Amino acid sequence: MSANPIPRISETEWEVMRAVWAGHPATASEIIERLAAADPSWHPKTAKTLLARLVRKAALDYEAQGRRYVYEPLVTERECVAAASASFLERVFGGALKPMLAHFVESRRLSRAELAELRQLLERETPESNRRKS
Amino acid sequence: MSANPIPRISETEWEVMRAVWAGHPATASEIIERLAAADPSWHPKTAKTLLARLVRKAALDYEAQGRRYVYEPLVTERECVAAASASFLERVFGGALKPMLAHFVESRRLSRAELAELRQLLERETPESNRRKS
DNA sequence: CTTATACGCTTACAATTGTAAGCCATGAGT
DNA sequence: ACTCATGGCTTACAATTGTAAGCGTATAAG
Repeated sequence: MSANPIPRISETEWEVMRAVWAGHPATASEIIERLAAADPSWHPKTAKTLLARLVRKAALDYEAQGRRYVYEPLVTERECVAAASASFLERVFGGALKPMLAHFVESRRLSRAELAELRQLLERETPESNRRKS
Repeated sequence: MSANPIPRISETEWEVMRAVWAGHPATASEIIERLAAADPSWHPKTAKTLLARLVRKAALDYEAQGRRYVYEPLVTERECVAAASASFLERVFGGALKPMLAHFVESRRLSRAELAELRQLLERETPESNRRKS
């Protein structure tokens, strides 16, 4: 599955993919329910069209069970997150990680617990950084 | 300028905007040079079309000096970065800041200096966090 | 003066994207 | 059996997007 090239996924298609990743295999109606739960303006026809397009893009696959399709991702959320993140970083911050992180940290008031966890994360990174030097 | 709604800026348009923000006012040929310096596959015609579209979108404005147009952004980089960042966070991480930050920190080996600066940034955030509690 | 270059506008085209109806077949309920 | 609901495919349309040529005009260079 990791050998698949990551297809380009549009913003609305992301919503559909996230609904599938939230639990799969999943039928169209299950996916539509999840989408509608998050945003009631979703129309089932639209969702089905996007599902079909994502299949054509090789982001999803399905197995027909009777006349019901059961969808399954062909690309992991992790892979797509990585691709989208890299693209976003390059496009909006010219690839500069530090200003991007600073932007997010400053733009939102993080709770003390969140800050503590991030600090922990940064601490965890330091030994690796050292290891690379040796 | 902050009263302007932030137009939707496509990925390629972002490149053009970044070239303008890099120094403005700027003529089309200056912008084209900057774009080509970053990526030689840019075609001047394409750049000019995108400039015209960004003008129509109210992201840019221009002043004609002779037959040369001198472009100026109508929206700040900061505003557009904020809008794109919020949209990205919502789309790819469902609005969850912590996993997003974790993703970026883990996906790239930050230097010790970078880590230290981020830690500093987090320290800087703590007093505000406390202030909110009182 | 002639030719080449530069300038922006108009035009064009294909692909992508978001939206959703129409159609036919199947399944469920009465 | 009939009717209605459900399922996915096909079709449709408009807007957006990336790409760039064509055109007329002005300016610069030889």
